[in-house]
Amino acid sequence: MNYSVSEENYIKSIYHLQQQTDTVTTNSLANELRTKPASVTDMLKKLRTKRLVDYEKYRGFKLNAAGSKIALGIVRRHRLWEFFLVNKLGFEWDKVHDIAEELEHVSSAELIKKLDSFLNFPQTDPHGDPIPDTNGKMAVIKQLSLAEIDAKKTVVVSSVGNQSPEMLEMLKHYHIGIGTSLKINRHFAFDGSVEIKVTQQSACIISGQMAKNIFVHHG
Amino acid sequence: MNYSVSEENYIKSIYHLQQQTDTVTTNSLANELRTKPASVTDMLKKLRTKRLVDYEKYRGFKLNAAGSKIALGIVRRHRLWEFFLVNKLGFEWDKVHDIAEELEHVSSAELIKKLDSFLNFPQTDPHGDPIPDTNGKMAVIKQLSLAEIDAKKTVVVSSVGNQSPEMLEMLKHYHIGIGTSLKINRHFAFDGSVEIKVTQQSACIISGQMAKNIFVHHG
DNA sequence: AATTTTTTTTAGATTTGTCTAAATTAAATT
DNA sequence: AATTTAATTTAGACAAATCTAAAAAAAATT
Ligand SMILES: [Mn+2]
Ligand SMILES: [Mn+2]
Ligand SMILES: [Mn+2]
Ligand SMILES: [Mn+2]
Repeated sequence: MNYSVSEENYIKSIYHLQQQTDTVTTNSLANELRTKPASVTDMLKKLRTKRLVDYEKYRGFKLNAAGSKIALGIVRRHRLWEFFLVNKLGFEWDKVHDIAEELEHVSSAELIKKLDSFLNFPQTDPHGDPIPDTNGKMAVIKQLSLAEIDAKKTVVVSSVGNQSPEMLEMLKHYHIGIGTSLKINRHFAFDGSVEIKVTQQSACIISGQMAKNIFVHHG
Repeated sequence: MNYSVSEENYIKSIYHLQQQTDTVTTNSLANELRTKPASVTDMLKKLRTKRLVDYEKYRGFKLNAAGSKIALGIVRRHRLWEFFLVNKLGFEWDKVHDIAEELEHVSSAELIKKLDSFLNFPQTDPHGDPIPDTNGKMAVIKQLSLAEIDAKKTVVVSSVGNQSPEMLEMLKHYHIGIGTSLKINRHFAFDGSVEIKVTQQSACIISGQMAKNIFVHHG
């Protein structure tokens, strides 16, 4: 079956919201998609008719197995295009989301197959998020944020939680990207700020909010 | 201003039909877009309101300067994507049209600029058609078909007129592509068939219809 | 010039996706 | 437990893009 751009955007947003809370609410989805709750209710009835979501009125909703499979296909296309935009076209990683938001809806399976091969089968996108394979299988990467790791440890940035342009702009300002190696000097109890030392840069302090959104693995 | 996918498809089709006949008819556009004449009339009123076409009812229509500029932008995107699909992703040249038909509507100017640069500023697409530049300027290539060229001459294929999958499939069968060098043995008066000899292949005969759609320059 | 055929437009309906305002249900507070 | 507040759904409207069938205009034929 083939889905409209609008349906695909809803499906993908439900998928992302489910990562945080198992069942999704009408308001949160409306907020995510910058639309109105009434529109969400309308679309959910349609997605239910197409057997992609479990939904009972007033009870919230979630993707079923079929819906999740569709969602992972869209996520796969989105992340492959993001990789292409950064690693082939030379975009900065904070400029690619909106373009990938359009490209992900181009519906040729052959295109994605050949793109994947052209890109040499990348495992993660420019934000460190894993790329699902053709069958919708995706590596689950254990995520530890800078806020949770003990002082004095040296770690490597593997992904970022908040991917708003504002956050990505800030990371760029600090010269922090995926693969950046840094040492945690200390945590401040007052507001959760963290002092870090990036290799070949002087130590600096990032806010608790930033620390919670920078995920790392041991380097 | 920003145009819908549907508006863009209409604009581009009007542009292409204008290459053959200066003013375009409702039926021909409906046929080109595989839609109904009534739908064409509706859309034309909209395009007129947006000041992209000259149109008076029952009088046919054509793009004005503003409309032509939009059209050339779409043609540019289409042909750049076709080049990408063939030369980077490894698609066959008869498989790329429908995919480019979708990709051409992705609306980031920065994307097309970087794609152009990534592809090394190609001048023609995989079918030999010229790619308009950023300002909508396009090289006019003098087109002579195999049907019009004298026997015994050796020529190089530069583009193809009819780009239906059927035609492209046939060219592939004859091992003829853009850049193929061939010698014209003789023209048959009865039905316009042409005997040709492609380098390193035995001589063969192509129909008059094919001959008229294979454009060449002197090699 | 009158008639027939073809082309084009209009009228009215349909589908998709959206909205506002009102009604309903659920959750939180007193 | 009653009341207030918040979340969700329904009702009804609207814009975009399409369609069918009927009407109107233009072109071709007799
Ligand atoms: Mn999208
Ligand atoms: Mn990403
Ligand atoms: Mn198109
Ligand atoms: Mn082409």
